[in-house]
Amino acid sequence: MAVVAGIREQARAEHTAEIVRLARQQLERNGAAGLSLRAIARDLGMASSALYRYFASRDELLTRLIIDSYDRLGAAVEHADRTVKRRKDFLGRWRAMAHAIRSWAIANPAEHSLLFGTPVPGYAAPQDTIGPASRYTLVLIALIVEMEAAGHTATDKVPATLRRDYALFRSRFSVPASDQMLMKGMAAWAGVMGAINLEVFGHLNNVIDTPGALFEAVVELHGQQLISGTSSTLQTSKRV
Amino acid sequence: MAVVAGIREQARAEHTAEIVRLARQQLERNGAAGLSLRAIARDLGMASSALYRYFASRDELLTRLIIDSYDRLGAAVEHADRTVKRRKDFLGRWRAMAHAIRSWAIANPAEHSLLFGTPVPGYAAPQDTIGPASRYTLVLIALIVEMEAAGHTATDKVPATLRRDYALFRSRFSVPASDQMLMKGMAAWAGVMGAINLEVFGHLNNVIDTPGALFEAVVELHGQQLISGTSSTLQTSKRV
DNA sequence: GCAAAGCAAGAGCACTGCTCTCGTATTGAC
DNA sequence: GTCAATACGAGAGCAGTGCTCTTGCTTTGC
Repeated sequence: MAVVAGIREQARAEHTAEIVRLARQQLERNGAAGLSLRAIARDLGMASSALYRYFASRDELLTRLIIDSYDRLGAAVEHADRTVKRRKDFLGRWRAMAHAIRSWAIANPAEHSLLFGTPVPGYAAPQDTIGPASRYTLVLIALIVEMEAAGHTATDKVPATLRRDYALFRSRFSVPASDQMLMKGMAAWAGVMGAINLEVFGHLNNVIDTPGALFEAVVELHGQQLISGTSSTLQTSKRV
Repeated sequence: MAVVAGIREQARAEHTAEIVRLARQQLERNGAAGLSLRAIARDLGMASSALYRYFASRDELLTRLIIDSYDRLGAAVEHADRTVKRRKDFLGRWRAMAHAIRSWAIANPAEHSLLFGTPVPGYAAPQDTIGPASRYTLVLIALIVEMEAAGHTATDKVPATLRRDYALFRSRFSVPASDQMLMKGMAAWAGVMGAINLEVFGHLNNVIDTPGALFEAVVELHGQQLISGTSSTLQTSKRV
């Protein structure tokens, strides 16, 4: 990559960025299914065939959007965690990151659906996505690890199959966390994602009208779960 | 509706059923996005335009598939619950219905995605779907109600907003359950759906390889949550 | 300076949902 | 039984999609 970009190189970068920007705009407006290369080309004042110089296929453009979205979500969750000044306030940090996930989903429903909804059929997530995809989960994992380092333990029984999976998980990602904490953490993850999906996908219509009410309860339940069985003095963070 | 169907009436019923059958086949093979009216017409040896005599639009056909799927899921969950002979074995019933939801999802991933994945953009669930959609949840609600009637209580603090929602919920559906039990029940619902979605949508790839392992843990966690704070003697059902 | 490579445009293919028309077959009323 | 009303299937056609190929032009790098 030259320090002084040639005309072509620079134009290419600008065009690519513009395509992604318009694609994201369409995504927000019409959802992933409504993303049309031809419409982007029209907005861009370009022939539709020219787009294929920048993205080999619609799927490749979608992959780019997915990666970007994972990245934004990850940044949002990281930011929320950093916001909590008292790093030992684990309950507060848990609340902060969980709410960050939901807030991002509510603010960007189409992106959320793209990441956590029905996978595009025939579309296998390429290798490039798994890095960004794990970013927001790393924040959760860090919390678990720090909690355990600070003396939080758990005594729950862990099924044999999960123990095998967790052994692999630990070595694969070098995560020094016990089976028990991993289990609680992932259950909390599942609960939060479940509550958000139910809400965003409309399954709470006519059931729970207050936005985020069920989510709130789920966060508190798992927050208590996470800090329970703990070594005394550590619970803090008043209820909101 | 005449007892003896006319030639036309009978043919219409048969054709409609055949269309739905082929549509479901396509749904299973290619997902909701890959459902093509023209392909169905080809399979049927019919002009594509003729299909519009039976379904006014692709969305209407999709709605039919959604309703059918909700109905099948509901039937599966009901059946699983009925399988548990000791009706006071609430933990066993909880496990049975939760596993029924997951098993159905694993066996019918396309249908599951249709129901619980990204809603089709611009597609508002018509009134006809909300009945069937609630069928599987009614089994869970019945469990909660019966548990409470049998003496299970909970003392968890329920946020004010949820209390309002639950008051409405109770009157809307005549469900005699306390805020506390409703909260625990819905948290369990969110956890189970979350774990299933994570698994079916591929978010556990390279994280937890054993199918259903995280789900299992989530079910047990919420099972314990549901029967905890209980009036003594009722816990039963050995761990699987 | 000039060949090589990058790029935009246009035409075209195969596909989609959906509409309209037109002839035919089945109704239900008389 | 006759006959108008209705339901139906087929075909053509519109507007849209992703994607490919060819054809010129412009920028690049030797």
